[in-house]
Amino acid sequence: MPTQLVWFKRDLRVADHAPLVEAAKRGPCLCVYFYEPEVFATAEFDSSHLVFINESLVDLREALRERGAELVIRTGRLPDVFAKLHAEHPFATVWAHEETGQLVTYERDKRVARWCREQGVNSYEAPANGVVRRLKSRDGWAAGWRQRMQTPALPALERVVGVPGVEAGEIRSPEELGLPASTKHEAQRGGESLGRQVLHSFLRQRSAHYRADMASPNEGWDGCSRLSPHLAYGNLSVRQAYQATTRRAGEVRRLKATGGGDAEELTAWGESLKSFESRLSWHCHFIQKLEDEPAIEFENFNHAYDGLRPDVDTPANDRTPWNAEGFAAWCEGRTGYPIIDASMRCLHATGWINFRMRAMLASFATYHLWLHWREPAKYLASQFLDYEPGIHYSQFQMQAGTAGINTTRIYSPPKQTLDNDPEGEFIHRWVPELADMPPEHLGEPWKLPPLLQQDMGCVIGRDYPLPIVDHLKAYRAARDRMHAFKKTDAARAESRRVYQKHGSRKRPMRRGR
DNA sequence: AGTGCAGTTGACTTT
DNA sequence: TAAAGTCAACTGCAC
Repeated sequence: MPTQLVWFKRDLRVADHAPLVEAAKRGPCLCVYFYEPEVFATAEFDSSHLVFINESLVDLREALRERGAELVIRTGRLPDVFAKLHAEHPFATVWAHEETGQLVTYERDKRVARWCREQGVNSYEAPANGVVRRLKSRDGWAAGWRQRMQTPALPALERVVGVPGVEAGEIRSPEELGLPASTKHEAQRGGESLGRQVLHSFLRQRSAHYRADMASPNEGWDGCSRLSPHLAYGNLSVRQAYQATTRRAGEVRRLKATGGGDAEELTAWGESLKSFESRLSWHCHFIQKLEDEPAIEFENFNHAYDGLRPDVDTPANDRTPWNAEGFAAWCEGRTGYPIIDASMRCLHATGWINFRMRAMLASFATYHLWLHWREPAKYLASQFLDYEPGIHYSQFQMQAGTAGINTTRIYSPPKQTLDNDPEGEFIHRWVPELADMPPEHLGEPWKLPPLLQQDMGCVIGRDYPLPIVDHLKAYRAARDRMHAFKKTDAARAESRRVYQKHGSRKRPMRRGR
């Protein structure tokens, strides 16, 4: 039987892996992962991502070896490395998952497809999640998603026949690949086995108060699923997560029906699981936007918003210049707003922060600092261990208001402090300068008389920065600009088009007049 | 004891 | 997945 190539990308697992299953039916499998320098060279990439990938590769290699095959690792540009491998070990078909990624991987996939055509090598791509390739219309998308999620996940094969005499290739650290060492010393660790453990602990225990806990950077640490990096690198499929969630929801329902626990508690638990399930759907919903419109990596969804804000080397249409100092302060976590700086510094160390704080960071960069979303988005992509291109760019643009189909959401850092870190635990941990300041002052510490600041061990402007913008002034300016702009005919017309193409159909579409 | 008033709360609207 | 602004009702207190 002819050799089959299984190309592992962001699907680093053996369970629910259609390409592996299909390939294994047809012949010995050459299972390969490629380190791609052109991906490492993107602004979105960070060495912490590679560390997570490597941990996943260790696990994947072991899983494949247990089954009788090797995980082959190569480094280089595609399809060159493909060609070299093919020369040594000719393969008949390339089996992979569809990937909805940045332009760099989209172009690479097209080069590989062309190479396959030219070489007479077959290629086959399976859907990776609920995203539909070559989608014609958003109508009926949710039903299609559900159907795909309810198709039974594929169990891991017991045996995979490998190809003898292939040099395995080493798992290489960032340093060995000529990259800086990762500085995220408290990052989540990767791997299919760990991903399954995280899923299990979430569904069994941690999800009990998911809905109530997720907004807080404190409770969210354990109360959120923490599956995001595992989903981003495919240690788990969305389908596996979905099916485990609905199974667990069934158990919780039965437990409640049979009086097997506190009824109120079990009701809340059921609602939390439902809420998580809908987030799994949103996961694919947002990736679908990048799949349908790859340009949103670089350009506004809604082109009427072009030039509204200054970009790194292009002033805004109204000549507002790029705020380089503001951008640097935001990146480095020294804006003078403790909740903003704590969130950014938490990201620096761990690569994770809950959704609400992410939205707040994006809001601060694009509204308070009035920056085009592109540079902030690239920076946060590098800081998110769970960076998922489709979710990232869709969400960032939604938050920046450049899709023009959602209400403008400008977060107030002081209010978020009060609402989500009332005891100041989070800020005290990540902004140690303020460790001795009582929580009630952490929203706006500069308002405290200097003598009291001194008593509390932190003089604002000396030990911790003064706020780089005035919240209320910046809020009003941004709000008014957005609002005035939203009213223009060009913005409205474009919004209709964007909604038509990308809007969720949860609520019936508004009739255009 | 009722009145006036500053300050608070909450629903609703606007941006 | 927002928050400010507005307005009216309410509260507590002084006189």
